[in-house]
Amino acid sequence: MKNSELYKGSLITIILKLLNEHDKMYGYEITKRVKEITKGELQITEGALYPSLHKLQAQGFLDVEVVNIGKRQRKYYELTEEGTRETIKKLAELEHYIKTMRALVNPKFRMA
Amino acid sequence: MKNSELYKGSLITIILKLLNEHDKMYGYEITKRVKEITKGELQITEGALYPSLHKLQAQGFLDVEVVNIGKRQRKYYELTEEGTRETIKKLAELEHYIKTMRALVNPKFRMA
DNA sequence: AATCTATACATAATAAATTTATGTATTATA
DNA sequence: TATAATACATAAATTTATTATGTATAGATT
Repeated sequence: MKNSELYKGSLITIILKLLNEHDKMYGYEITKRVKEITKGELQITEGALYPSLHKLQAQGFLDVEVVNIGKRQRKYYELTEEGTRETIKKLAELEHYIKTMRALVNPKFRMA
Repeated sequence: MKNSELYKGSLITIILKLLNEHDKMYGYEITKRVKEITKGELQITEGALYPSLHKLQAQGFLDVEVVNIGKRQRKYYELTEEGTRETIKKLAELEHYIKTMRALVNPKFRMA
């Protein structure tokens, strides 16, 4: 928590990239992984995560596999081919966003 | 137009930084300047800009001076002292955001 | 002269993303 | 046996921005 508003709009990119790296992950795992990688800086809330996963699935970017761990269930998400293409697109957008913001914020930095 | 969702949450930072650099600007000027600096990449809409300026003013970060140009009016905005402190804070948040996103997106990059 | 574009402000309705709150249930730990 | 962690989920409220609309002046084009 205490995430700056800048993270708004970044969640989809984060989810896609993690799935691109790890092949298969379940929701709760994603929140833990993000917290760990960012040293606690970024906490993904469940209220944001689950709807996003459902949306990505509905868009055809993710496939789901439900696995039972004892009596509890996990939903493993995995990128589809289209999801991989979307990931690449989102990562390019992130790089572009950073470049644009640098141009705006650092006067010495000019857009190509 | 066609701004990626990543820009959501960045508008306040952009406005503050431009005012920090230029001392005094009016709304329409800000939209033009942003479009110019980003080579047309980022178009700030009036529906987003004006409410944001009003909010920053209400928060005590901006002072306004109304100037008549012929029969038309301009509202020049200027950072208050508190606004300058807020700008510094927002710029630090941006740097931190970029670092965090790099850590998430580039596995070779680790958080300090 | 008439029309279009740019300048300059503004707000209202809608949409989208996220936070906060709440709910259910299992499993591990103190 | 109580608490924390795991694991899913949704609903209400909030925030931010988009799209649409409105008013009006000034400059440029036909």
